[in-house]
Amino acid sequence: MEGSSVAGSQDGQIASPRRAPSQQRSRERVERMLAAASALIAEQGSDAMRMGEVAERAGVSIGSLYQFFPDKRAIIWALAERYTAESQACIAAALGEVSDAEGLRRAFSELVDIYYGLFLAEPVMRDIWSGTQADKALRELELADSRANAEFLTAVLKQLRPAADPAALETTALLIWQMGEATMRLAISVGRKEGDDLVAAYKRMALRELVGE
Amino acid sequence: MEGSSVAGSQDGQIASPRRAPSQQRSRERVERMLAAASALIAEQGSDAMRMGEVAERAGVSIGSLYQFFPDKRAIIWALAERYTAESQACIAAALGEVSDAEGLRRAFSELVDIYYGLFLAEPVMRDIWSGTQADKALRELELADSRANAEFLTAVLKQLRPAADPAALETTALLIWQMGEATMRLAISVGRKEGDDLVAAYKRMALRELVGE
DNA sequence: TGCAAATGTGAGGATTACTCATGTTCGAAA
DNA sequence: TTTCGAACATGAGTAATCCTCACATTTGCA
Repeated sequence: MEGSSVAGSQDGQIASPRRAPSQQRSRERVERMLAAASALIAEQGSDAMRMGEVAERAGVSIGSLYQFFPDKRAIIWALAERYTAESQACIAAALGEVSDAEGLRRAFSELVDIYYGLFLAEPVMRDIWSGTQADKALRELELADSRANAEFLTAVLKQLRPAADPAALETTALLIWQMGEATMRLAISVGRKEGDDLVAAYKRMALRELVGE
Repeated sequence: MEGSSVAGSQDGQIASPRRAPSQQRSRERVERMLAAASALIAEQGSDAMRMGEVAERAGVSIGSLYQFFPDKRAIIWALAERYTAESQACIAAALGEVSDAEGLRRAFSELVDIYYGLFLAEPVMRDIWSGTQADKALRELELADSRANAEFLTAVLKQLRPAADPAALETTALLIWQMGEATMRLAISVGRKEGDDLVAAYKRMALRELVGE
């Protein structure tokens, strides 16, 4: 953890750290910069976070900010790294000692709850992983589309299972749809070969849920 | 489809259309603007797409561009709308006449393939729904994290199912993990109540896959 | 033909990420 | 203690880019 939080990105690539704080003084200042950025993200989202405002709130000059973080993404990523480390530890703890199916069931169930709790409790984490970063308005429209698309599925499910709770069917349909989109996004970023496998696996899982075993 | 593609967003809200093209001349120009934007997004991604370049390539002035699209997001969204309409139609066609479980199985399976094909074939669609828009470098780091997190799950699965194909287990673990993150992102945007239901439904589905029925 | 509305223009305003020339402080070697 | 290079700090200025607006032109129509 020694000044390793200055990794940044540039032009689609990860840039080397501009400078690692080696003196006590600068370490404290970098801490203040991160705290300021964190607060601003929590208040307004990372998109609306202005570098000048971060510097001002941290009580440093804009130049100092760029001395340690090569660009805006770097400071956001440095924050993300902290949460990542935190959640990695939590995953390792939950799944580390599983040895049978029942243990997995318990551990996984607990893990999801904890993770969900983290998402709900940490506005910064929420923002970084899913917030304004990707355009709030567009996200809402995407959600509306997903709902519209899922409705076709809902209709079919309601027809096939008239006895089931309609609200539950809607939830299932939306979830399956959203998972499908997530799978395809993932499939694209991992490349064709592995992507095809992922889509096939998704199809299996979704069908199991939709039409039973 | 009559000049309905000028909806845009501003400051987190959907803005009313600036102006709908009513004359033949302007309809053609708007068409050219959209084509130029589409080409640029396909070449460089929507992030790198510059409004000035769109105008230049469409052979219109920057002012004309802003006459019909209130801001940059509006033109991106107008393009997204086209693909949305296209895929909606395709969903309706696939799921419209399903009446039994076997029909659903076939229709859903086919639908996933078509949708996946659309994603693969349309660079613009790919970009808009998952491309540079959300920061390529960050996405790759997220993917690396997801893989790292999924590894814990993979390890457990390999232990519980020593006979299974390791590569398939890795795929399953990555998929389940990614779906979990997608579910939580979704859960956050739909609000607490429905979000809880979605997470619970995800847990059920994931566990079914992980530890069987 | 005349005129109001629709359309078209592009220089320039406004914002904001980021740079750089210059000054200051620190740590340690002499 | 002095000295000196490296680390640290500064903030006015640069560059890039979204978007506006005052004004010119074209179109449809009474």
